[in-house]
Amino acid sequence: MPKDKSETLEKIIPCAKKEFLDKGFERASMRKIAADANMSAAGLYRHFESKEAMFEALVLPAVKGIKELLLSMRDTFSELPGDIQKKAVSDYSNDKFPLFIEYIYDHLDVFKLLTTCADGTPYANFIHDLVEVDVEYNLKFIEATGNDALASGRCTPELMHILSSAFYSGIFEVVIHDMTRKDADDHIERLRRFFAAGWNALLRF
Amino acid sequence: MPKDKSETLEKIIPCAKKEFLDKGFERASMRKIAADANMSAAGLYRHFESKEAMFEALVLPAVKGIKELLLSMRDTFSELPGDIQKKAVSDYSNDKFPLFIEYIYDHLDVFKLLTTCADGTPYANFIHDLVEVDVEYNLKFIEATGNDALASGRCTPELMHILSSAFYSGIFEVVIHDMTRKDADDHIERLRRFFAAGWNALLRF
Amino acid sequence: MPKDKSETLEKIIPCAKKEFLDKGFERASMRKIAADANMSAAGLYRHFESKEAMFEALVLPAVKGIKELLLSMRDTFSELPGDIQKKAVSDYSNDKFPLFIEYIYDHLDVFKLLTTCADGTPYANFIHDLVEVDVEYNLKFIEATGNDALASGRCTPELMHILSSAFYSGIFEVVIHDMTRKDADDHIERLRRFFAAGWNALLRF
Amino acid sequence: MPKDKSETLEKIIPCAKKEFLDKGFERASMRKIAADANMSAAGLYRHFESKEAMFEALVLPAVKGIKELLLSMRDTFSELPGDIQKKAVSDYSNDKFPLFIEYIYDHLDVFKLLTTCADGTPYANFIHDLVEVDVEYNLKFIEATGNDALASGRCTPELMHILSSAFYSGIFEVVIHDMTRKDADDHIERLRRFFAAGWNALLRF
DNA sequence: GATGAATGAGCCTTCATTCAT
DNA sequence: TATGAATGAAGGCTCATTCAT
Repeated sequence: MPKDKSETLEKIIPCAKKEFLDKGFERASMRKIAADANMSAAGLYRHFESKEAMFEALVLPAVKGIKELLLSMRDTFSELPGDIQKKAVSDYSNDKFPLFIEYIYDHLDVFKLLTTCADGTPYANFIHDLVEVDVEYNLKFIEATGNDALASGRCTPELMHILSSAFYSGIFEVVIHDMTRKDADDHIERLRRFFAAGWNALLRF
Repeated sequence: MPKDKSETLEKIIPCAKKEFLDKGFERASMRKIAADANMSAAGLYRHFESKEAMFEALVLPAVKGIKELLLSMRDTFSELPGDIQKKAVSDYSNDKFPLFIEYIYDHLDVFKLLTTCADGTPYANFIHDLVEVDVEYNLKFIEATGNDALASGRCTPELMHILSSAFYSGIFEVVIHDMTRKDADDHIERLRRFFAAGWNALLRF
Repeated sequence: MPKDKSETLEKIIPCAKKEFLDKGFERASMRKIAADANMSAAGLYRHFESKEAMFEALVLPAVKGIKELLLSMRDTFSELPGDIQKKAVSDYSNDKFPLFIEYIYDHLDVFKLLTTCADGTPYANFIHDLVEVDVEYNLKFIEATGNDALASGRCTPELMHILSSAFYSGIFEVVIHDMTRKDADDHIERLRRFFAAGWNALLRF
Repeated sequence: MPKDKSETLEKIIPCAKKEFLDKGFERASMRKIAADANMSAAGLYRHFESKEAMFEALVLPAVKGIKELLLSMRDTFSELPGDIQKKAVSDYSNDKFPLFIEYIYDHLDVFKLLTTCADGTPYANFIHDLVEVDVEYNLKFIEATGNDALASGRCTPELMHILSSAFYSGIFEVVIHDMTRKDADDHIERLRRFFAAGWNALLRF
């Protein structure tokens, strides 16, 4: 009966994912997950403190991962001289952005969990967390480039929040709609170009 | 014991809204709603056939209303000559759009329900429904103006879906974040301009 | 709104019968009966004190009627001289018995109610009540004819109860199985002959 | 808290029987059964999938058992040569019949459940199921012995149904009235003799 | 490490009934 | 006479979780 803990864990995880994906967090059943994993519901609690903790375990690494990626992406960008940043934005170029997408596709099911099945968990607002990071860096960028959009009132932090929110919602549409990686790349590239045009107009480059 | 039905209804509705807003549809409790409204849970069922029906009653008029508004907005726009449509888009002008926002603000709590508390109901995908209408009309517009974006492959229906989805997510940010009406107008106006720039670039006006 | 009481009552009764027949007493719904009768559930209570009372109203006249019929049937028979009674039994003849069947068929739905839908009411044991009357008279008959079946121990009141119970169960089979009146007459006649043979053997005529 | 399953089960079963016996299936309350068994209502569901399943568990073995007994009883009888069958019937002798009664008395409470408390379950018609088996075999018997009762129209399958129904109703009277085993044997023996007389008359042996 | 049994809280809903109108 | 509103009680059942083994 006693088995290798991590082995059992590996049996649980896909079953948990499947159940959360199928029914969403609230309607997901611990019993069902256990049954799918050929074990008792009680056994689940050796591995996870609670249903919430189980969801979190599934999701947290990717949440952290994508945030770090976003942070590093924006950090390296931040450290460039202002005029190079400016140019890069105008050209909607960011070497690291494909990594971002790649990361999402490497954990596609997890991001689906985050985007469509997290209701009732603290991760229901996952996208907004990303947005906040994003906005923060966009503010830094505007400051670094000495752009007058904020000063002139053409732009505000709230607007930036809205724009970021719109952007990431667009990004995660590819997840929600199960696009192939190739299609996703394509669409996201175009989405970025689209937004670059918007930013160029707003920042008056 | 027996009271005026509509009076009771008016007591129930805010309590129901509050509970759904607090906990989301799934976790909301009929008992709690009843208790808040100083009545028995059974009494609720004189006014609504079920929990689902109650949510629907709260939400359906606004769903219909906003869809109709969107439809009429886009219909009247559709009927303009192609070149005027083109110009209007470039100028990000649409007389009726403020009505759209106004409608949202006239039913702010309902749209919050729809945006953040509808999980587990048929209204969970409310935004996507709007998006679908929007995309349909955007396709018509492209056809009507003879634009080559689709033909050239610069744009696809999927991309349009993503863009629309991004746009409406931006719009409903104002709902989620409880912006004042004035701020909302302002931000949405700018959001529209931002998107207009994107579209102009994509459609190469 | 105020109408003729008896008129309303006549509208209620068939609806009540139908509902009890469909679902049995327990599962029958006052609301449904009211709805079928185009009135409110509360209105029902002007006519009947309770669900039980309603069932009773439907059923009591026929219960009384059939009991009286049975009593009178057996009474007149009782009053005949012993040897004539004896002969009549041997010949399985009883002028009044067809009246019994006729009465049942004149209130067929009610007897169906009594036989198959009375669970949960005091009428669940309707047949046994008849049986008790029957046994009582059979005892009288044995005494009147000076038969030695009881004295000899060949027969006992309990056995007579069992036999009567068997007989009436057979009788009410025709009700349960919706036989036509003609078939019923036929079958019951034969059932009586069958039982007469049994009695003849038991009483050693 | 956790106990031996079968131990608990043995505590539940009499409580369930009692409750069903007291109130009938419909009015019986799972909560009450649980309370009587000193456990939570939820705990019941570890042992039975539903109220229906609980009733069935109580009743099914005996239903199967008695049917098998009836079948085997009639089968062995069926295989005898026609003339021996005929004689056996005339003498109302069947070695196995006492086993039938014994079986009933070994599961007396269960047969009470079946006879008087099964309304609302698929077992409400338990007696009629037995009757159908019985009739089937009686038809075989008539055919095997070349009797002319059916051919002459003196008897019909419907009549046989009624007679069987009457017979078994008589049999189960002993259950309903809690007769002692000894009394039951006695009465049923006499009931059989009574019916044998009837059959002899009907079949004109 | 894993289990099966058990729990307590809660779920939505339905019911017969009452009562002010 | 009849109603619509409201109720209290109860219904069966499911859930995440605990705990003795």
